[in-house]
Amino acid sequence: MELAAKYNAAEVEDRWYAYWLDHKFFHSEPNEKEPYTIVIPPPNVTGILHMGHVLNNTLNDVLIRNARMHGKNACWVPGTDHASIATESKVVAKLKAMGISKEDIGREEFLKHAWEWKEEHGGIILQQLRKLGCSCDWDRTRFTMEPALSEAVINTFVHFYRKGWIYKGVRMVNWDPEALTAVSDDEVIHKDTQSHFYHLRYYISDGNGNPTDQFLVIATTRPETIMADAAICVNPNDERHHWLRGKKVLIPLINREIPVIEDDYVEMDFGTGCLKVTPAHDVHDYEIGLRHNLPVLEIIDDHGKLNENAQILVGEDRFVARKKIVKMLEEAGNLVKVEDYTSPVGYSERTNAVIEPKLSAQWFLKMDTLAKVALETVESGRTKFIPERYVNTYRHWMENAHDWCISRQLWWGQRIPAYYLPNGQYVVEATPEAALEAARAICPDIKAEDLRQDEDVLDTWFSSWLWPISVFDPDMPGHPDHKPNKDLSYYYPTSDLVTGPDIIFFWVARMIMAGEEFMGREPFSNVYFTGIVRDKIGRKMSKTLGNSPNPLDLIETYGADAVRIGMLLCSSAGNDIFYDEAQIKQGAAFCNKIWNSYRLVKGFSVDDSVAQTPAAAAAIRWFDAKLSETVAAVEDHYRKFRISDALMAIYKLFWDDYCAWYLEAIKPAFGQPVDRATYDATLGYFEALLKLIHPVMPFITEELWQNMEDRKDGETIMYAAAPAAKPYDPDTLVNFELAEEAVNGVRGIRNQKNIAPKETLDLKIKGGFPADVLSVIEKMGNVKVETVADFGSGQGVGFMVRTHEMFVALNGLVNVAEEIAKLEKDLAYQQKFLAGVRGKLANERFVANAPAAVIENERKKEADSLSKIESLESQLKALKNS
RNA sequence: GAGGGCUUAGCUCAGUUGGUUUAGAGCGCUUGCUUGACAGGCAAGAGGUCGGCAGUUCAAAUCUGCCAGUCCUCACCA
Repeated sequence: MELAAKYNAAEVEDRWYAYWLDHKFFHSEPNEKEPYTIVIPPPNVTGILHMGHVLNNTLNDVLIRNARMHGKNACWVPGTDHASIATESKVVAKLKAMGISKEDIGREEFLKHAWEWKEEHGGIILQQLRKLGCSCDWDRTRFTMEPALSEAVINTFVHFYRKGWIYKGVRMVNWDPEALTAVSDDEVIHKDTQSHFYHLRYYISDGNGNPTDQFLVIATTRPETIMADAAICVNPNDERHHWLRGKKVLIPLINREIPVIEDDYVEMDFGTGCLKVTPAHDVHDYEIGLRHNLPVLEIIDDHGKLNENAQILVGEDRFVARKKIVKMLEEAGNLVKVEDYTSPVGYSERTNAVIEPKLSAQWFLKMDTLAKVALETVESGRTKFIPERYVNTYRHWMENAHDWCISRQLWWGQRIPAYYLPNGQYVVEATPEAALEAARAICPDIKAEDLRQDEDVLDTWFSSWLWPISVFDPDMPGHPDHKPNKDLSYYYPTSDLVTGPDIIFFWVARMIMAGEEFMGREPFSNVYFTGIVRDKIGRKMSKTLGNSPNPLDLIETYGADAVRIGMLLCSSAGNDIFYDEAQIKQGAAFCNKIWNSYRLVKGFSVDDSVAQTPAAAAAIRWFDAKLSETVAAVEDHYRKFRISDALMAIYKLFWDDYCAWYLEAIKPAFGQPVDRATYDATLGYFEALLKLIHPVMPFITEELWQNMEDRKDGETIMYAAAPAAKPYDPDTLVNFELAEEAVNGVRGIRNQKNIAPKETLDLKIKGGFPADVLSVIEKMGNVKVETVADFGSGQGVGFMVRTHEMFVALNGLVNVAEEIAKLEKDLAYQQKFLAGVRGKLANERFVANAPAAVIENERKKEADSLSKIESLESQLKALKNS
């Protein structure tokens, strides 16, 4: 087959992906081999591929393909997450555009729309992953809301409820009075907002609900909430306010009596040091209320209007009420002063409405035991974090874990299996049938229609924390007494998890908890945290900035291999990635390099009667060792998850060592054939290199590997054994490096003196240089080498390769004054260096304390330096005499 | 405000428990090459007092303290 001068990725990639799929190469079933398992961090079902996914999934694929080639039974389980908030808001937006609100159509109808949306847009991202070359076991694709996994979630809820770890509690949520829903903390944007600080006078009560002459002053930004006050709070250490102990005060305008309490929460030097405590409408006040057993009185309704409890201004919007009440307070003589004040106020990300803290009943899962166990998993090293520093973050969170609020006021998700009886009692059961039975134990004549299921659904993470278990055996999480099925016993615990540090608590920590709870052991051995993909100048990729490229466009332009390598080139673990298209271009250039080196090798004509040249023999000896050295290094990098280092080692082995040195050294003269032994070795190395590169660049390597020989249908590089490191003689490497340095020296001189590479030069080398690489120097440097005892008196330029002296004869081309100046500069440097080394050696304390090896090294430096100085001096002498 | 991370060449980063580091790589940059695989290429070269100050040590990019800059997580102050 004729090979084009340029590699055409687009033409190649779809073909091989289809081939891999046809032969089910990605599919894994339990067998006698060692498993290597990864579960995908499930992307949102309606999401589309962005650069973060590209990075994450490329890393996953590299690990999976590498494991596969190392003889493991590799299984990468793909799937998607139902992402309740994100998906529901998309569906709500779609319906809104059609003039429909979800309340109008009701839960059942809404869910129909949501499933339609999921069928239409769901899984696009999984298709996109195929373009990237991901070798996921598509037969195992899962969705967190598919029936079996939903059942697992419900069973899990029942499991923890029976254990007494799930309870119903009241919590302050972020209420959006426009959208009429609670929103998560992440969806609240705090903005500094201009407002006022109102100083209000509260009179001390005489004990009968009548004001005395005494008063205190509080400062508030929300005067419209005074009717919900439950106490006035001061700091116990604040002597200014000790006289208030045991007193009661009267709320202005409505004259309700409330106590004065003391709590450390109050800052003495902020405001007046007196805080009005409004448990129903402020998070901190709610907590103070809990500590002091204060009553909770709500005066603001779901729409942000004052209700009956307020007694005054009933029905007014909270902001209108604020204006009006200020006036009323002023008229009543309770307003002391008004200050301008800027404070952070929470706004809803979606409606931009000011968030109203609101109490509501939520379901919680106790974290104490789960967190303790999960912390131990990581501290003991059964699960390792890469980079390790994330253990600190993890520990800090686990030691301060709050109970997990698992209910969400949404419809898209697993509905909480709590069923309320008409009398307000409730039962928790996996199915409505079981619930009815349980309810009858309480109320014998109750009917199914009397039971009302909880309206809320479960937090999405309450399903994704089961992912490493439920994808293999959905029955397992709800029934921890059951024996794991064949898949789960084989694939669990999974090997590595690749994810972003932003979900270390949401997801990673909770998977560890669930793993320990249901399987009694960690869900994965290693967690590799990637960084965040940013643009060239460090901004996060975002739709609004428009700085995020579409990965599919990049794949189309440069090829998936180029995109993969481009992302890996700049990604060390845990560091943010500064994405630059130039790196992908570099990846494309690498593809082209591989392609063209193959064209060269394939273009050789082979002649069995031709003898191998000494240079080719030397190059083969060297490359054999070099390959082993690099394979060992690459394996070490992989073991330590230094993926970009592994890639760079391979990149340099291919480009610098194989192409720039090896191929040039064995390349026959123009028009000449190559001998059989050299040709076979060269193709063998090429194949080894393809295998080494394959995990990173699956497509081009398959294309060339298939082209190398007439492969049978069903053969693939995917399952070829990775090259193994063999023992080698380090001297082989050192000797070739000496030759390289000698050639570099000659090339440097050519450059300086403007001598064409074609012009053959004479190179004199003083004795002791390894003889087996001289032929390489001759070929690569285009020189005639002569080993001599003395350079004699000819004109030329000398240089040193480590401790070996070399001399290029150059008649008539040497500028004596220039050479002398250069040599003198070198000499001065060497003398200074020598003085440094000798200073160290003359230091008694150094000689007394340093290890012998270090001292030995300093002596070697001294000797090397001395020999260089000697050489420089003799060259100078020769030049000056010429 | 609390905690954590980072700071090494123009850019992005290595530097593996202080001594073969006389600090490296890739990209970029400069110079020279229509060298018959590749100009998406070849060759050579310049470029860093390892953020600052102080300390520990015979020895510090590496350990300690303080300072500066930067980023992240959490909390956001009535």
